[in-house]
Amino acid sequence: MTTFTVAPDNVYCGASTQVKRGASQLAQGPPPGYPISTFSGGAAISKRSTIIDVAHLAGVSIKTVSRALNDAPHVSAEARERVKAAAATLDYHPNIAAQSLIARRSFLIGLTYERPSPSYVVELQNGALARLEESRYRLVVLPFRNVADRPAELGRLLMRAGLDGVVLAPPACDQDELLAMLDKHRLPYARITPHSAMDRGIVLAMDEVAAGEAVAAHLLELGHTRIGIVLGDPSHAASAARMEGYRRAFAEAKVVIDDRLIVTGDFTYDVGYKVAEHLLRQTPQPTAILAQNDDMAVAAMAAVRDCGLSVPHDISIAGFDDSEVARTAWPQLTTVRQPVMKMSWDATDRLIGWLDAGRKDGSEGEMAFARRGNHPHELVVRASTAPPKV
Amino acid sequence: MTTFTVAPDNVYCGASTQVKRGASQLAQGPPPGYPISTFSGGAAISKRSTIIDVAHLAGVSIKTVSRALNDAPHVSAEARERVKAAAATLDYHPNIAAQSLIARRSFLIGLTYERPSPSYVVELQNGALARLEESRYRLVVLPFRNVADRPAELGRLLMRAGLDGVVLAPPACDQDELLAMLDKHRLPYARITPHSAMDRGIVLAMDEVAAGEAVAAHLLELGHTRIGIVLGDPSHAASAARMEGYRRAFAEAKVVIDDRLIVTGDFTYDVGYKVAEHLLRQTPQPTAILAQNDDMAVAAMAAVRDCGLSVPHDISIAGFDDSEVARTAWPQLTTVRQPVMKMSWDATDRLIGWLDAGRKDGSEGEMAFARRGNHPHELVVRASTAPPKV
DNA sequence: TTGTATGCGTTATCAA
DNA sequence: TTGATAACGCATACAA
Repeated sequence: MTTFTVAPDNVYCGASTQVKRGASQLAQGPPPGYPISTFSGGAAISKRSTIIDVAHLAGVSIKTVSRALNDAPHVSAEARERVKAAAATLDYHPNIAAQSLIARRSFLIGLTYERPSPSYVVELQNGALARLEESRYRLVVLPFRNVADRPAELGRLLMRAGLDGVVLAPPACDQDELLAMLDKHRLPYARITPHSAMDRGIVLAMDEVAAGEAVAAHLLELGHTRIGIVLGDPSHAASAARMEGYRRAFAEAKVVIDDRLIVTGDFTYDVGYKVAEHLLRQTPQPTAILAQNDDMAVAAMAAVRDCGLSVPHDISIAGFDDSEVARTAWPQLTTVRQPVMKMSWDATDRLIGWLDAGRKDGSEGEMAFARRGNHPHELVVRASTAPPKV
Repeated sequence: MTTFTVAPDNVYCGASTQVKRGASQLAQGPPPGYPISTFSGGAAISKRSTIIDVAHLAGVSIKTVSRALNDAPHVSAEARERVKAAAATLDYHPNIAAQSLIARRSFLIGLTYERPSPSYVVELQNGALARLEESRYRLVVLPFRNVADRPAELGRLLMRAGLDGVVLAPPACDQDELLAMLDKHRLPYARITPHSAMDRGIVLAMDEVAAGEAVAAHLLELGHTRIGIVLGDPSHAASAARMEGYRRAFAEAKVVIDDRLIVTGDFTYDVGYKVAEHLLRQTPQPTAILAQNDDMAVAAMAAVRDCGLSVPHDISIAGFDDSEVARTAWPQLTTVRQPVMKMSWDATDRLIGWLDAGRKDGSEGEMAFARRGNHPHELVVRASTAPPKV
C-alpha cells in the first residue's frame, strides 16, 4: 500500500490559475526588405501545364497522353516513355476538376461528427484516413453542432460539399430527416454505430447494450451496489442504449437503481465534472461511478479527488470508449473498448467499395460486400475500479 | 494536507489489463428481407438536375439562371424569382467540379500535420474549420508521418490533392524542400509556428524561445535547481527553440544544466513515459520535470506516481501547449499556452485572403493584410508545480 | 496503335 | 436585361 500526500492547493479551481502574458505583436507588418511575394496568389504568371502542353512536347495527341498517363492499354512502350518524360519535364499534374467533371465524381469523402472528445474525433478520422491513404479519395471533415436541432441544415451542407459519399458518426447517423435527404439526392452514406433504421445505408454496428451491460456487471461483481451513473448527451442514441445495458446488469444482479444517482452529461469533461460533483453530494455517497464515456469518467475522477477522496480506494470509476484518455489517465481507466478506428476504417472501406462498384456495373444491390458489419466490444479492466470499502 | 492511499496494483502496466471480448459478427450478411438498396451507388437512375433543367423550367437561358442564382446584377426581379423557384423545385445544386474547372480553383484548403497529440490536432482543425465555416471552402485533412525523412513525398501528395492552398503545421512548415516544391507549383501556403525562412509564405509565429524561458523561469523561481528536461521530437524545430528558452532561463538564474537530466521524447505519451522513468532513476533525483508538451508532461506525472511519489509534493511537473489534457489532468498542469486554434484560424484567414485577393486583381504583394502574424504565449500556472521539498 | 471530335456543367464574352 | 456560344481540361466513342 503506497501512501502519499498532496499539497492543499491541488484542487480543481480555474480561478486560482495565474496567467502571465508574453510579448504580443499581433498582425505586425512584414519585416523590411523581405521579398514581396514568395508565391503568386492565384493570378499565375505561368499557367499550369495541361495535357495539351504534354502532347505537344511529346509529339503525340492528347488521347495518347491520356492513355499513357493512366496506364491504359494500346500505347506503344516508346510513346508511353516519351509522354511520361514530357509530363515530368513540364511538372504536369492533371486538373482534378476536369477529371471530376467528366468522371462525374469528386473523389471526396466527407466525415461528419459532433462528438467533442478529441481522442474520439481523431480515432474516427484516422480510421477513414488509413483506408483512403493509397486511394484517389480525399477526406473532407465536416463537424456539425446540434444535428438533432437542425438536421436539414447539415443535409444542405453535405449536398453542397460535392462529396461522393459521406461517413456519418453519431448522432447524425440516426437523424431520419438527414438520411431522407441523402437518399433523395442519392448521396451514399455509411453510418457508424447507428441505433435506428438499421436497414438504411451502410451500417457499422457495435452492441452497445451488451457493452454497457459488461461494464456495469463488472462493478456489480466487485460488490458495488450504490453506483452513480453519468449519462451522455441525450441526443445520442448511444446514451439510451448504454443505459439499457446498465439496467440489464442491475436486474441480473438484483440490484435496484437509485434514480437520484442518475445524472445527465453531454460527453464533455466540464459538464461531466459538474454532474459528478452532484453525485458526490448524495447521501449515502455512491461507491462507484459509471460514466458513458472516458472524458466524463476522467472528470469524475477529478471531482472525487477534489473531495479529498481517492480512486479506486474510496470510489471506483469506469468509463466507455477506451479512448486515449483512458490510458493516459492515472490511475488508468476501466472502460469498454469501442473499436472506433476499425469501424471508421470499415465504414470508409465499404463506402468506397459501394462507390467503385456502382461505377463499373449499374447493378445495385449486387455488392461484393455486406452492407452491414458488426464490431466486437471489449471490457478493459484497469486500475480505476476495485471492490468497495468495507 | 490531504492524505490518501492507493491500491498496490494501481501501477502503469499494460500487461495486467484484463480483456473480455463481446460477441463479434464481423461482416455479417444483411438481415433477411431488408431492402436491396437504399441509395444508388453512382449509377443514378435520375441524373442530378443541371442548370439547363432549371433554365427550361424557368423559361430563361442558362446564363440568366447563373446570374440569378449567384445574385449577380442585370437580372429582373421577376426572372430571379422564377429561377429560384425552379431551382428549388428541381432540388438543383450546382456541380462543383464544373464551377472549379472554370473558376480555376477547387475551394479546397489542405491541412497538413504530423503531431500525434489528439488535442493539438483537433485545435488545429477547429481553428481552420471555424474560419471556413461560412465560406465556400472545404477542409481536406492530410496528416503525414516523418515529413523530415520524405518531404518530396508530401509535396507530391499536396500537388495531387487539387488544393487552392495549404496550411502547414510543424514540422512540415520548416521543410525547405517542401516549400520549394510548393513555390514552384504556385501552391500558396500558410505556416504555423515555423522557425526558419521566416520570409516565405504566410507565417503565424509565436515566440517559443520566450515561452520556453517563461516556464523554465517559473520552476527556477520556485527554487528548483535539479530539473529534468524532456525534449520533443528533434525533427520539430520547436524542440530546439524551447530548449534554447530553457537555457536562457537557467543562465539567468545562474543554474547549471545537468546534461544527464536531458532526455529526448517524441511528443507522445508512451515515449514520454519511458524517458521520464529514465530521469527518475538518476541520483540525486530531479525535483522537477520540464516537458516540451503536455502529453509528455502527463506521462511524466504517471511515471512519478508509479514510483510512489506525488506531484507536486515530491516532484513538480510543467508542460507546454496548454492543450486539453493540461486541464483534464489531475492535478491540473502548469504549462505555457500556445494559441494553436487562434493561429490556425489566422493562418486560414490570411491564406483565404491571399487567394481571394489574387483572384480579383493580379497584383501580387499588394495584400490588404500582413503576411506575418505573431501570437502571444501565456504562462499558465496551475497545480502541478510547487516549491521543492526541503 | 493513334488521333479527332464531342461532351461533362459551369461561368464569361459580347452582341442583341 | 437577356441569350447564343465559347471556353475550362480531360476522357472517350469512333474513325483512321
